[in-house]
Amino acid sequence: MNIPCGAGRGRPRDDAREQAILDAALQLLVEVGYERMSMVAVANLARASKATIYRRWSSKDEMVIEALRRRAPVDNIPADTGSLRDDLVAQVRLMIEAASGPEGALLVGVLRAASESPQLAEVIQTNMRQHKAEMCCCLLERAVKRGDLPESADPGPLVEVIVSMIFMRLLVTGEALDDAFVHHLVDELALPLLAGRAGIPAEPAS
Amino acid sequence: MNIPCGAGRGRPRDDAREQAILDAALQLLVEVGYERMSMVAVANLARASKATIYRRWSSKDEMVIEALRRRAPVDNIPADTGSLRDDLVAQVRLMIEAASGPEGALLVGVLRAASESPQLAEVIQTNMRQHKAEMCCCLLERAVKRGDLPESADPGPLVEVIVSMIFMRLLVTGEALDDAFVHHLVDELALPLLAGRAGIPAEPAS
Amino acid sequence: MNIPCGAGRGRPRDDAREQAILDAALQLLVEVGYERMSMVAVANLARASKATIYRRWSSKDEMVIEALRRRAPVDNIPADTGSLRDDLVAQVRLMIEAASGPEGALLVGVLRAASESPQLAEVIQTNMRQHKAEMCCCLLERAVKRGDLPESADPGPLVEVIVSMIFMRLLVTGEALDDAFVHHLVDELALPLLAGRAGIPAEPAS
Amino acid sequence: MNIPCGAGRGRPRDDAREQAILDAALQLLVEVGYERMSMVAVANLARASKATIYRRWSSKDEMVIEALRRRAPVDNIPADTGSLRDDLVAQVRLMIEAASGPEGALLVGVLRAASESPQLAEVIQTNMRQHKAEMCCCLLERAVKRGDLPESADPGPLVEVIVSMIFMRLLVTGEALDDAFVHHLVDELALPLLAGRAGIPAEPAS
DNA sequence: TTTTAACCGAGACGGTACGTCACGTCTTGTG
DNA sequence: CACAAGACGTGACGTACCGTCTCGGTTAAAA
Repeated sequence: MNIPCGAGRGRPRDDAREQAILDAALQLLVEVGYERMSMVAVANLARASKATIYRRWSSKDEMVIEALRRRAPVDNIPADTGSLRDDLVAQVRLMIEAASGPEGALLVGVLRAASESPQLAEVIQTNMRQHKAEMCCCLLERAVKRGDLPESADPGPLVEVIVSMIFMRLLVTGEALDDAFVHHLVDELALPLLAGRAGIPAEPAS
Repeated sequence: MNIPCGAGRGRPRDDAREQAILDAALQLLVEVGYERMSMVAVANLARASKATIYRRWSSKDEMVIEALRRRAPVDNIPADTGSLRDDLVAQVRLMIEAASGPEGALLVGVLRAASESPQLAEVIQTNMRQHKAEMCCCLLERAVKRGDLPESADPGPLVEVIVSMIFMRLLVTGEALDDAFVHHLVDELALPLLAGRAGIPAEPAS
Repeated sequence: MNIPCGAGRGRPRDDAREQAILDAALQLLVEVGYERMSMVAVANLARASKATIYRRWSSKDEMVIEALRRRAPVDNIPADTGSLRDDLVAQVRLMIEAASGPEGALLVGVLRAASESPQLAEVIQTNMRQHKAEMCCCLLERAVKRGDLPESADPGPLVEVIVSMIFMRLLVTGEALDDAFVHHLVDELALPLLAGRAGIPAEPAS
Repeated sequence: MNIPCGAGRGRPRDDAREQAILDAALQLLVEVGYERMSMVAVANLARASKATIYRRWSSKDEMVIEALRRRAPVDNIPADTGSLRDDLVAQVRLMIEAASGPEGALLVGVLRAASESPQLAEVIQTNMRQHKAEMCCCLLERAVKRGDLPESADPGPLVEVIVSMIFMRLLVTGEALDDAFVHHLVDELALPLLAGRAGIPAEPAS
């Protein structure tokens, strides 16, 4: 983690270096993965030196975590399709898209770094909170307005399940995140779950 | 991966060495984790030599994968508690227990090795199939007999969700796998899912 | 060294294997040098197996020594040129030729093996004795007959010096064994030496 | 061979490390010989690391060559005994002594490393030049002053022969470098050679 | 003829050294 | 002080070789 120096004596740290380093780290992380990314490579790409890196973060893992945390949150723009199911499909596709680009390659490569520090977890959970908010504010709200769901509908468990399923495939089994998966997820898990929680039968897609 | 020699000429490979090596690997994997486990350490513990290891597997990763695959499947003995919910709670606890012991430490430590080969995925999926079978043959069947579920009940999505949620916490967020989680999983996800899929309202725990 | 089996029971050793192995060893010795010649390579080239080699010689060094010893002695056919100096030049050229072909490459490559066992020394000395005999029986004898040398002329020191000088260049300094060297050797060392030992002035080449 | 970095940027190489490594190498070379000296052993003895060694020399051989070249030249202090023969005996004894101590063990052990690079040759020749100078400036000069030799006396061939004979025994035949050898060398080779080259009869020791 | 012991090719095995590479620290010179 | 450059100690990796051993199969002398 960032180690701020106490007094303002001497030459101040150059924030531009910091950003250049994290950018380089992120780029290499995506390109070659966590293991094959070396600190020297990061330093060279950032036109920095290892000392400048280790002055800020105490290890490769810390730096990677920070790089992940800094990355700009993806704008998920859910569209109103008129039906809850299609809204869900669209949303799940957005999430998969976000996770399949550099983001995913990155996570797959870096996950190891998280197993020993709770900080990557925090990053993921922040992300989940964002999705939860989107589900809540948009999709479910619309469905409630349409009368498809009772007012008690809770996006929490839904997001949990969707995110977990995506991570499962992405990180562990490596199965494809294709349309079949999206429909499976929405029709056989998400909608039944909402239905079961609402106390009403689900209406699978025709 | 194991490279079986074609002809039977020459001194045959000693299966005992193979097993000793994999045992040693598994033990060290659990004790110190993937990163800190060195090939020399494995060789010494197995009273073997590096050459003997590399004759069988072309890299540390390959060996670890094989070690995981060989590990005896855990006997999950689900008990009949008389109620579907309690059966599920018991089953989830068993799965968590299995994943939290050496098994979990091991998976967390080794997951990195899987990100590039589909072989760990296979291991996980085999495990999932086993749980699916248990769910099918025992828990859901009993519930059907009791009349709590229609005959169409499918354990597939249920297992998927449960396993995904456990892996999510274990590998990504690192959250505790405690009783609260078990109840959350069963009451807010598993039962509603079953209910929704069955077309009947769920019965939350009293 | 060769380890003969005691009793005559059982299948007797195949001498052809022995020869094939030594031939292969010699060939590889010349081609790639002592260090880069591996026992497996020798075995493969001889269509033999390592066991068959180690049944006969206890180490790589022993085998190499034997290979050197077995090699057919080179036929040095000194010609009568009518003058002692030209006879010497011819003889030195023959010796250099013998030492510069495979023979030399071989010695350079294998010399290390000799530093720990006195057996290569023996090989070399046998060779020296042969040259000494040639010098004695032919060159010097002719010179004595012509009256160029007194009867007391002794080929011993002469051969010693010539061989030492050749080895020096071959093994240590690596300098070229060209005509300049031959003339230097004969005119500035061999003839003066003979002259000094005979108590008469040398006659350098015109 | 040493690879000097171009610019003066970055932390400069520590010459002390270089010296410590070469010292360690030399010590082990003498103690256990070339083959049994491992790079890790050198590194440990020098309290250095393999990386530090390989940053300077690209292989074990290169390092050994450099170690030999750096070794301080032995001070050969020839004494004036009043007679050319005794001066020669003393000088030859000094050379043998120098070659029989650590120096010799070292050369025997390392000669292999030289067979492929001309650098050890250079070391040897430098040494020979030194001996030549000593012979010239001291021994022969004294003899000329005494009138034992004509002014034309040339130490070149003399040194060549003496050094070659010593190397021959040391490296190839392994024969003892004892007094008998010294007298043989001086009385039967060196003095006759000088006599023959001077055009006067030699005076063997009484 | 049958036994029997040594032979033979192939190649697995334990050991050990090699040369490479990455990490995280330390040491220069320059702003 | 920060910074770029890069040397340094540590320690793992994967490769290669040596000399031993263990297979199945063959071969000739002994019983």
